[in-house]
Order: sequence, then C-alpha cells, then structure tokens
Amino acid sequence: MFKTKKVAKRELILAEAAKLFKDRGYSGTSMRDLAGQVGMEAASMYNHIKSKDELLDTICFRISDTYISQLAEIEATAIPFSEKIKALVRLHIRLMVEDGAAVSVANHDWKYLPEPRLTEFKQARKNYEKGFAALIEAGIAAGEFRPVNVSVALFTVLSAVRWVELWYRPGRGLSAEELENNILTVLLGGLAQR
Amino acid sequence: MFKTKKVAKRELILAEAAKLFKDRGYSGTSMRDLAGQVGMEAASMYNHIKSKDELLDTICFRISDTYISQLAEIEATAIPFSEKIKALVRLHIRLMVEDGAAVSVANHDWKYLPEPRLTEFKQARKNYEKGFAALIEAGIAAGEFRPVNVSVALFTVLSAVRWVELWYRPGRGLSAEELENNILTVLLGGLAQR
DNA sequence: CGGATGCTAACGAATGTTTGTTTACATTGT
DNA sequence: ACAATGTAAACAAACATTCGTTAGCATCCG
Repeated sequence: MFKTKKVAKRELILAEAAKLFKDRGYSGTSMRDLAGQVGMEAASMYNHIKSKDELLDTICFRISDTYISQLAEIEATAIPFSEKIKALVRLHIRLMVEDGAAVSVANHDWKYLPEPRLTEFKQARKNYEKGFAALIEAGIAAGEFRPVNVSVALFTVLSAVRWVELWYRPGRGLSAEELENNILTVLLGGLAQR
Repeated sequence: MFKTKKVAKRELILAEAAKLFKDRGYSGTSMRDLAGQVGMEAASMYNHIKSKDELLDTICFRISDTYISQLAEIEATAIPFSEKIKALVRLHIRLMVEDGAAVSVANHDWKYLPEPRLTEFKQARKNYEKGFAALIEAGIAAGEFRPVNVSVALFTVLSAVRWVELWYRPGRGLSAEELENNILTVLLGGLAQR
C-alpha cells in the first residue's frame, strides 16, 4: 500500500489553504473555513497535516526555495546582466501566473510565521534581494544600466511585478507572454518616449 | 464644553490602529492589543469609537478620499501628461512617507470592510484607476509615452510605488526627494541605458 | 451636580486543536 | 479462503483560550 492518496489530500489542503489565505489572510481564515473548502470536517484535516502554522510554513518556504534556486541558476549562466534581470523578472511573472495564490501568501502572510522560521524566512528573502541587487549593480558597472540608486531600482522592479497577483487573470485579454513583454518594456525602457 | 479631548483620543486610537493593522493585519489585531498600545483597557475604547469595523472604515476611506480629490485637482491642471503622471507618482510616494501605516491598511486590509462599504471602496478604487489610466492613454496619444498596454503600465506604476511602505524609512540614507527622483527616473526613463 | 471617561466583569461566539470512536479497507496468518 | 489484525481517514463532541462587545459601577473634572 502506497501513500499516494494521503499525499494527494495533503496537497489538496495546501492548495485550498493558499487560496483562502490569499483571499482572507492567514488570521482571517479559520480551519473550519478551510475544511469546508476541502470537503471535510476541521478535525479530519489533522490526519493529514500537523497544524495551521505548518500549512503556512510549507507554502512560504516552497516559494522561497524556488526563488533562491532559480536565482543561483541565473547567476551561474553566462549572459549579459540585462538578460539576467529579464530572466528574473520573467521568473517572477511566471510563478505569479502559475501559482499566484502561494506567491501571494509568501508575499503577504509570511509575517505570521512563528519563530524561529520567521527569522529564517526574512534572512532568505534578504539574501535573495542581495543577490538581485548585486546583478543590478554589476549591470550598472558594465554600462548596461543607468546609474540609479540600486536599492530603489531593486524594490521598484520587485514591486512592479506584484500587481500581477491582484489583477491579472490568464485568458482574459493578455497572454502571459504579452504580459511579460509589456512589463519588461516599461521596466527596462521606461514609460517616456525617447 | 467642546469635545476636542474626545476627538484627540479618537485620533490616537485611529493612529495606533493603523500601525497595528499594518504590522499584524486587521484580523491579526485584537482590540486588547490595540488598547494596550493606546494605554487603556479594551472596553474603555468604546467610549470613543463605535466598533473595530468603524476603525477600518475610517482609515480606508480617509486615504481613498485623499487620492480621489488629488486626482481631480491634477486632472484640472494644465500641464503635460508626463507632468501629471509625475505629480501622481509624487503624491503616492508622499502619502506613503507621511502616513505609511494608513496607506498600507487601505492597500491591504480593505477586503475586511463589511458590506456595503466594501463595494463602495472597490468602486472608488476602480474610478481612481480609470482616471489614472485615462491620463496614460492621453499621454500615449499625445506622443509623450511609448505605446504600451495601458493597463500594464497603470498597474506597474501603481505597484512600483508600494514597496516604499515596506522598505523606506525616512532619515536612513535617502531623503524623500531623492527617493521620488530615483523612482521617477526608473519608471519614466527605464532601467536600461539608452 | 452631572456628564465624560475609565475600570472590572461578564457575555456569547469563534478560535485551533485533542479526544474517543467508527467505518472501510489492506495485510497477515493459517 | 477467510477470519483476525492493523491502519488510514473520517466524524462528532469537547477542550481551553481568545475574540468583539456590553453592562454596571467608580472616579474625575468643570
């Protein structure tokens, strides 16, 4: 007997939890709400999960780990810095489109992580930002980017991608590819006509 | 006898509520937490406020009203479209710097507004976005902006300003003015060297 | 005096989680 | 082949705690 069923149920709970956490927030979502969405009683979920905290932990760190490993991969690739930034922006957009609920939770509800995981998460994010900033800085040094304040550029780019979670619905108007191209045009080329 | 004292206490409660809602979220903040921050018992606050919902309502609509009235003012001013966009971006940054907690609450916790105020808030925001988008569209038509997707440009600009609430601390490194200039450079001129 | 403002105590409802039990099915021993 | 055993997964009920809010009473101040 394999536990494929059990894993599937756990994944179902995680997926529904991400959706509810995104819509109502972590504190605003009760285990009974979640159970209703999953299709069982709240108590029954504890056959598949350890706690509400654990759900949040799993959702947040899966996203965090994805970003970190992808950053390492891009750092190791021999392409111009502008292409590295593009690849990172594309990664953000793609993850947002494909797993928007989880990304949203990792962006907003990480603060409800209990210690010591909260500190670990913040550290991981800081490391990611540091790596991202280093790419921008190197791009400026290489003459590929304009000499703007690195932190401002970093956070402007990171934030400019967040609205996708709030607004974008695939199959309604823009395709994911058009979305990427438009955002990259604004971020890299700027709004003003040259 | 005037109620200046009562109003002052009410404003204190509102200010502390905005701070706590920002840090812990609306659902994650209890009235006892808030009372502790204000310096009285939870029950005592009800001499100054009607309910927890009312706090959220006041915080959200004060911000919303500010944006709407300022947009109307900018729309009525005879300046180039690029200057109108600049003025709006500056407004967002300035409000974020001056009243970051309230802006953050209006950005994130509006979804906990009870009906019918929730619908009113969403409608107000939609109207604001429509007005903002019209300015971008007119700017493109006038040849001031590059012909990008208007919605993408709108949300990219609106989001690019949100990180200020998460990251920027006045008096640490950048001044508010440098901040504005750097963000405007990235958004209007783009990251890439021309 | 009398209203404004604070407190303690308490309310019912909702919270995350544990307990005890049942059902259904897979595995084992013979 | 089949009863015995083990286990996964669901449930209802209850746990202690916390929630927003109200009631009743004290105290201060003009």
